[in-house]
Amino acid sequence: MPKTSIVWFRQDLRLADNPALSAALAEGGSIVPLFILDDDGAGLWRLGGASRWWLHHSLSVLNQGLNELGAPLIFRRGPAAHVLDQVIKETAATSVYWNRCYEPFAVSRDKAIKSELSTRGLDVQSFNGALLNEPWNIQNKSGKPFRVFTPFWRAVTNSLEIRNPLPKPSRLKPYDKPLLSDDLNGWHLLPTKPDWAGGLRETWQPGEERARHRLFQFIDHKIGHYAQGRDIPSGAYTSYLSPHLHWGEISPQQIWASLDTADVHASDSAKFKSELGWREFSHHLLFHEPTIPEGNLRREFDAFPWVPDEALLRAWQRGKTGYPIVDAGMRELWHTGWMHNRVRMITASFLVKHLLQPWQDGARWFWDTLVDADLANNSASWQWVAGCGADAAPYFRIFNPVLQGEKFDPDGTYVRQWIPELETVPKKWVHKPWTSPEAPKDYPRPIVDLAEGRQRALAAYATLKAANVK
DNA sequence: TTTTGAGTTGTTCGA
DNA sequence: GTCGAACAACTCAAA
Repeated sequence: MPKTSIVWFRQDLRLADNPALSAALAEGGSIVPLFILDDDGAGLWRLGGASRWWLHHSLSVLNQGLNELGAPLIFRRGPAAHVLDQVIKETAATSVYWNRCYEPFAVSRDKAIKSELSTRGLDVQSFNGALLNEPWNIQNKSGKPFRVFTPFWRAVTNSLEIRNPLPKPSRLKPYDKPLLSDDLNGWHLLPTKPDWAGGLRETWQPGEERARHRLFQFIDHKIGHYAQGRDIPSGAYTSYLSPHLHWGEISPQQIWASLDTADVHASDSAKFKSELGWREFSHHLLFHEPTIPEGNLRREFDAFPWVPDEALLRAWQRGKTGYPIVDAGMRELWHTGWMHNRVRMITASFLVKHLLQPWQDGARWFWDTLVDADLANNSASWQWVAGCGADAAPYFRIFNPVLQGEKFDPDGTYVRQWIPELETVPKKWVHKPWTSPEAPKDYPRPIVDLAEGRQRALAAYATLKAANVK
């Protein structure tokens, strides 16, 4: 009886350095590559609009690559346990392999599936395909998960053994009978009415090959300026790898290995590696504190006096706050599905501190609009900005959007790129256009006074302090 | 065991 | 214009 292995693809949409795929290949039998759209299982955190767009294209590229290797991707939809069960029956598969995910719902779902299928005698194995370090592998000297980045990253890098990236298979033995597969287009992952994805198409090409291309572009032309250049909002020195990393079109091991063999300054390479470290840290936090997508990691923030306001939230979402660096970022996000890291911090700080909106509202908006929406990174970062997270920004760190704009976008290039209303405003006023003698009429006036907003935020944080003294 | 110092990304104020 | 201090509380690890 010939062996058949199912390789369940999830957030590892690549052929090279794919441990589950390589393990199945080593079995020597037929391979059934499977993707399951299990959209209801994620609950609140079902795929956002931009993520769905990315997923469609990434799957299409992956399927093309698998076809070239001889084994097309099988598309199915429904609860993962049920679908797997069906495919096992149809193919008489004896093994199921996948690379691990770390979202709480995925962890519990996968655990249940693994235990159920193992009981039935199948060979079920999961692999590390997404992280440099598994979250359960590291703890501080009191035996607890780290809560501070620097000691965490020091401990990880000291103990790290990074696997050499695995090769892309040259051929896969397909299952010998045809299998039912959904039509990817029938999943309607792409927006139609209206088709808002034009800006995404201009900006991104999902898929493994493009991810590697981005990596080498970054290493050849950008990383030499990374330490300072990473703060420039136009993105000239950023890697643009985040969505590729989220969907596993490239692995951190592949990035690490490329950095180590490239001719780059150790300081630049270390700086970029530490950004991978923050990604690791976020996953570490989410794994050990699975409630962080919804609840404050520091529980004393449960008493924080947010003032939810639909109109303010909406102005922020649409890039109409009257503060150019904030609005440019929010419009860049809306148009391209991505926002520069520094601008993410500025816009998030503005929403949470100047506007006193709950960080969860911001996190949900980012979740829906980012092509790199990632539950670990998104949750941990919003909590970091709000001050309720691990190793959080101090309460008094309130970004002033005018100063931040003048510091990191001194010529106004970035804000003019996204806010046509500011095209003719001279550099002197471009980050505070309301002070200009010829303030543009079609650009909104500030929705909050910066000094007042700052004082209100400080007062709100002071109530927490007072409440916790008791 | 206890103490001490350091810790991604800032702003304002007063000298 | 520049500079240092002040703006908490907590985690972690080294001393």
